[in-house]
Amino acid sequence: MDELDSAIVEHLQRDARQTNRELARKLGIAPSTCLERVRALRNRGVITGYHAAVDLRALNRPVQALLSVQVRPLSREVIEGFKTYAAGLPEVLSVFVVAGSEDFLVHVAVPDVDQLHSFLLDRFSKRREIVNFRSSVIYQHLSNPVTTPLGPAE
Amino acid sequence: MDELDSAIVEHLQRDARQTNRELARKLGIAPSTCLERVRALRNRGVITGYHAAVDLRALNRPVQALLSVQVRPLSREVIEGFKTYAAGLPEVLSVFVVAGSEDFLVHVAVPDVDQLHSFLLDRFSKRREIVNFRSSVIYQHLSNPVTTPLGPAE
DNA sequence: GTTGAAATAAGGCCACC
DNA sequence: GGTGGCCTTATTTCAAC
Repeated sequence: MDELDSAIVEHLQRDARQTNRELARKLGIAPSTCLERVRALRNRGVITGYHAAVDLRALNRPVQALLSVQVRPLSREVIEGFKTYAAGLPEVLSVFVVAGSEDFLVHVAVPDVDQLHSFLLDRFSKRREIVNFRSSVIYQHLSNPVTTPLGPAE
Repeated sequence: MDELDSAIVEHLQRDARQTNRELARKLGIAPSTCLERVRALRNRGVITGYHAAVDLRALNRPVQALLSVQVRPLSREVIEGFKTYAAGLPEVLSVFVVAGSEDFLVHVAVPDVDQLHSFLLDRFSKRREIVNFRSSVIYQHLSNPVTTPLGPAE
């Protein structure tokens, strides 16, 4: 994981579909070298995949929310069960299992606030393990396009 | 945005680097047709980009946390200012601007808990607009690989 | 909007440095 | 580990349906 690897990872996070030749040109190395590096990064598991990003509004899902969920009892079975259940719902973008006063944070995207309400009533309220939940509408969500390595003493 | 478009978007979310020919073959259409559809989805803004996903452990950032932040006064300037500040920090993966008791949720990834502590002290404690914050370590983070369109009455 | 074929460009392998 | 050349394969354009 040297400087060249970091640069490759950064460029591919910005645009995963640029050609190998273009990437090699930007980095000032031969295309075959570049290809070898990229392949090694993939095999070592540094790059885990290539994904298209989509506009949630175009998919009729402009309303986002974060749902804090508390479950009981705090057993492995209950945690795993709810986690798997939530991650499998089509409205759910991602599930955070967290320490602290809440046990889960569930990021959802739905067509409108009515369907957010319906989602909570139909998918959450009926679950017996949920002892408490709270929903926060998301006004805005900014994602950092690139994730770079951090040193021990940044 | 018909069935074919949805199928293309789903496949490209799973693997953005599959060749156009392969994608066309899976969908049972001609490569040129497929290319035209993909280009249209990109131009219409349905597909916003193609990004490589990276393993945070490989980047020496295995410790993740969600930081709830409350700022005051709740003016446009303060909100915008903190949002831009947080999004620009290298430790930050994404920033949620939320309704409810907290104003922001900041998703960070750092090398270890010591650096999480340092981050809070150096980057947050000194900001005058922050009146309260709370940090929750993330035990696990599951992301739904595909985001599909949702109908008005799912 | 979709297709097939032809031209252009890229990916991938191998011998060499 | 990096490079340059050759062959294979894919992307892209375009005329026709």
